[in-house]
Amino acid sequence: MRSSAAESDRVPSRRERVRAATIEEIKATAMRMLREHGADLRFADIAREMGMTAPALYRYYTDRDELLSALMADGFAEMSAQLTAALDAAEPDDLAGRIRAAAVSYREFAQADPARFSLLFGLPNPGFGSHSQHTSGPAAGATMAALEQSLRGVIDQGQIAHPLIRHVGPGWATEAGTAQPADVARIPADAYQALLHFLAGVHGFACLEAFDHLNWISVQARDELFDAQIELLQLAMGARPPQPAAD
Amino acid sequence: MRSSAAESDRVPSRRERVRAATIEEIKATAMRMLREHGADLRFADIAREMGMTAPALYRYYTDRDELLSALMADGFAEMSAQLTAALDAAEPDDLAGRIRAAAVSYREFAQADPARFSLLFGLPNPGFGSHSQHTSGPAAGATMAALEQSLRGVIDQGQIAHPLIRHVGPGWATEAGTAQPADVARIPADAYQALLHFLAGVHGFACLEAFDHLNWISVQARDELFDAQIELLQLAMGARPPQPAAD
DNA sequence: AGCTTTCGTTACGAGACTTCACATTTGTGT
DNA sequence: ACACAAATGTGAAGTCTCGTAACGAAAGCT
Repeated sequence: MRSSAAESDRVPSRRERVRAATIEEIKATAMRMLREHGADLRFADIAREMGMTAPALYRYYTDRDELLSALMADGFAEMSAQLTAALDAAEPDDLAGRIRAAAVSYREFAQADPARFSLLFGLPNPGFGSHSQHTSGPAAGATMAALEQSLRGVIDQGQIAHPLIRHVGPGWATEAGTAQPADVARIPADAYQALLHFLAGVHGFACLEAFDHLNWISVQARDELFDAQIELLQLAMGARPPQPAAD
Repeated sequence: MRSSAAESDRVPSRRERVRAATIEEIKATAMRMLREHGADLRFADIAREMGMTAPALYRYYTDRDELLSALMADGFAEMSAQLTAALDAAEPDDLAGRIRAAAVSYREFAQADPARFSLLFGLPNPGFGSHSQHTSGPAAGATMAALEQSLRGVIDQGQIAHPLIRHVGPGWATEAGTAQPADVARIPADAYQALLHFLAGVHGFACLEAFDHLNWISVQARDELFDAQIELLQLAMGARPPQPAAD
């Protein structure tokens, strides 16, 4: 039975399992260090925290950058999963509700772990080539893909076809048709545009809040402000009828 | 004549001038290093680049964090100055135009120097207490103050009194009255809210773009998208009449 | 000139990264 | 059960950086 593993490595083969567990522990410890001690992740600290010596870590990651890459990949995966889960829990036909769910989930992800959020969406480190790999691929890609796939239902229904602002120039039409990240299946230009307005609005709020630039606003007021921000984005994406100017 | 300097240190006293020049050179070099080599600013590199030895820098900054603090302070000052200048060049009564000017200036600042932008608005470094000092004060403060002061004219005219979304809860009203950063003079709650929606929208776009998360969109399309983003924010702030749903 | 302050250098110790050789554990085949 | 091989961890070593300290040189002041 067990010998069937020799054929193709389907069965994780005990040794691989413990190795995988170690890798998980390394990543978890590294993330904790990242949260506590900031961006200057010390390889020696991770080892010490795990009751090991520093050189042992090189059996698992040849480079510090490689570890960071792994953390980024995990982060993007988890964020995208979280977004997808939040959207799956919402009504498929309720565009406004789905927008809210996505926005809330995005914000929560950033709030829950600013260090990881920064790792994913912060400044790409020059000389750290892996970032651009991730930004072009998993980063905005995974996020956009999660958003797009989760909103696909309403997109296909044409609910999102009329964003509030449609005065985009000629470059956008061709752009929307051609240069979308690979993960994002082709969607109508208007919906594509609306998605990006949404992303900008949510991302901006999430960044400001997670990086402590709104700390002078009370939690309650911040929540209310975010609610208003969501309504604004719902409006921008055409999920609500433009309300009459309440005067 | 010159002895009058002894009274109060009005005259910069040659020695102070050359010291100030050195400090400027240090900061300029540090920023260059920050741009080229990423966030891990090496003290030795700065010195070497300036034809000095590392310990000499400790005559000017007792700590690496102190140097970073100085860079942050400068960055905020320059950003706020840039915003103010852009807004001074716009028509005082043209709210939409002023919003556009502010947005464009904000975006340009981020684009022109992502490293500095990240320094100002990135993740606050734990164990680097100066950040919170700056974020509570100069950071969002300076930016908000520049925005607010520059928009004050139109605010006072009541042009900004009716943002698109006004469904904020009870916490906001009290918040807006009390907890504004010290730099921001008291403004109507609605205008305050509109300002923050604006900030979130522009900041989000600027972050995404500056940190390379929109690199899969062509420059032209990005410009057009940003134009649309501006229009959206103008709408959100009540600078345009809600256009009829163009169907 | 002579003194004081400032500036910069060399010398130094602590700590981190990374490589290397060596020991130890672990799983496997006989 | 024994032995072999691979994987894993350790200690030592070299290079790097930070930050301190002691020392020398230059500039300005009286």
